[in-house]
Amino acid sequence: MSSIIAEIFTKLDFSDAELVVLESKLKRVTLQKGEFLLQADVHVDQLYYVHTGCLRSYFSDASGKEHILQFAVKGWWISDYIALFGSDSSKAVSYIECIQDAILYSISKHDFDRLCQDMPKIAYFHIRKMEGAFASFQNRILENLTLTAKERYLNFIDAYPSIESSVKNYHIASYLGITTESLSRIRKEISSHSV
Amino acid sequence: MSSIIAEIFTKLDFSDAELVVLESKLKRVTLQKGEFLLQADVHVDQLYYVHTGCLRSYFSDASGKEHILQFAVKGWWISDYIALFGSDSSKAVSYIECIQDAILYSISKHDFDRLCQDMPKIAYFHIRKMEGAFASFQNRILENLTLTAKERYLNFIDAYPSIESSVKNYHIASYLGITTESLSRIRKEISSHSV
DNA sequence: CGCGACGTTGATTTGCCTCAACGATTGTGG
DNA sequence: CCACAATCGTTGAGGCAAATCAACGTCGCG
Repeated sequence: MSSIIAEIFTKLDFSDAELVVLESKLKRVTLQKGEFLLQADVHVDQLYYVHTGCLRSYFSDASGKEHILQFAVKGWWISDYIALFGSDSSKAVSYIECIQDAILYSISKHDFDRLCQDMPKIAYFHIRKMEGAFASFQNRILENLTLTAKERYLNFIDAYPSIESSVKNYHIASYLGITTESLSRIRKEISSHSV
Repeated sequence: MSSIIAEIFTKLDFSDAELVVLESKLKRVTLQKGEFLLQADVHVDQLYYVHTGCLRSYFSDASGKEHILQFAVKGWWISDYIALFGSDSSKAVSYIECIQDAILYSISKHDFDRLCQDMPKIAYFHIRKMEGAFASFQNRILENLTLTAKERYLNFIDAYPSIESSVKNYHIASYLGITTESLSRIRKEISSHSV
């Protein structure tokens, strides 16, 4: 199993003793398409690393409409970060659904915090990851504020071609904050231009 | 000056030797209303802690319209995180303007990284801060996806009363991603309801 | 084959924008 | 201390992007 440690903590070297500790904290989780990793209102205390497959996290608003926060494919971490990192509560506000059969590795927030304290390497690794994600989030907010739906779609298929090809259009629409009908019209417009 | 260390790194205790190191890395910066801390395309390598005053970071789009990413008041950190934490470049994509006379303390990203490596307390502190900010950003994305302009405005004045009272309405509009005219109409509607 | 899931298309509505004009408030120089 | 300009907020008219509502193709699969 230590090969998965090498995959998750890319470029970090560990002693045998450290590997034992790390492996003891990680749990393998398999999910099939359609299964849920998390539902709104449940207690959240785990982080999940995606080894294979694809998941989506989404929020269901007052009128029942779904809004996708994040897709996760190989190499990504996913959880309900508002519950896990926020100060208000640890109840999930979102759902996480498997949209392609997946193998995940989970670790509890509590264990992860301990690893960060006991192994500086892990702390720096986490800081790097968080900083990168931070920049990405700023970017997404910026795009939501400045770009039209069409531009956001073009950016999306450019930035995440691997996701675009593996999820349904209505999921992409939901991620972009538009309806499937609007996305359909945008796609039509784009294809007619490029002929 | 060590009182400012206590303010910035809330609840952390340091030895005298550590205080000397920390103080040597922090630079005091004073800004007057209207002055810029950062402009697009300049090289970014500093983080800024806000001791007093108020600043805004904004992005200027192709048509010259401004979009506010963040306000910062006492206790907040501000910088161009896309440039500082992103992988693409270290050139600023945004502007940071002082909108109320301010006293800041700056530290370079490079020095801060060293502090994180040399002093686990700082690393841990940074992780906590990042995680909290992470949750906030998810929340903002969620609000942008799910709420109407009116709801976002109500949330804003609820979540940031201290900011609401110290910035101009057109700044709030820009933060919410709407025009000043729209905000004006929303305010009108709200006040007529509450009479 | 027939059903359900998915995507597309059309008609209409709506929330917010744009452009334009006009009060209210604040600051500054005579 | 007033006059004036600049800044800021409000209001109105018209327009547009995307939502809503509804119907219809198309594809895969039991």
